[in-house]
Amino acid sequence: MPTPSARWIRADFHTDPISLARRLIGCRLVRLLPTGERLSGEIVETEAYLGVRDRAAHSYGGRRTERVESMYAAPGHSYVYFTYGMHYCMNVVCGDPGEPVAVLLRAIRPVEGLDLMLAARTRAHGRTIPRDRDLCSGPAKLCQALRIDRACDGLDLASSDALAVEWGGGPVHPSRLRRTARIGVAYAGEWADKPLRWRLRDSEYVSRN
DNA sequence: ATGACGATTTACT
DNA sequence: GTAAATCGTCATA
Repeated sequence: MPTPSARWIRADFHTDPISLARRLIGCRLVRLLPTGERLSGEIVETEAYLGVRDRAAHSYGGRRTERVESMYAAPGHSYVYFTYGMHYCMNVVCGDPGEPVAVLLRAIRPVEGLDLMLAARTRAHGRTIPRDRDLCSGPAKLCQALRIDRACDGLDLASSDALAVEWGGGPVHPSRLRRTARIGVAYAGEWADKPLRWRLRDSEYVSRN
């Protein structure tokens, strides 16, 4: 396995979403701000979205609108969407080129730039965030903390100046992972219960349970 | 043009 | 535990 600081290249993203969801746990999500500041965290929770057959996926049934266009980009691109009128969430596109499958990043353990993350989260909703574990423990929280919005949609994680994935300490041993159903997809019928969410078993930095 | 709905978070009973 | 916040997106007309 490459050294911890090594950046993922295109080929590393060229895999199915289930494999990628597992492989990303323990790796590092890196955000470089326009000011040059570096923010990062260890990925501790992910969800796989299986594309046209997955009723919970935005690309279900082959839907291809302006919003989800990035899901059809080559593996390694970002798919950042806006939801609930106020939140952004970030995915890592994978699969074969043009196949609209992706992995949602649901939580990270803050590693670099905690002060800036706290400032960004506090600014986003008035009240201050008392604990480090509340900084990035959710898909929209981590986007807030890392200042990820629609301007970060469609970036190539293998070459972007703004977003990258590094190897960090992961991938972790399967015994350190817990697999559960995905969160917030009750509308997806039988797909709502499929175990497509992974989290670091003993991490305090996951979104819930 | 319009109405319904979120891959969420937070506060409050 | 329940509910509000808040608006881009999408399907329907």
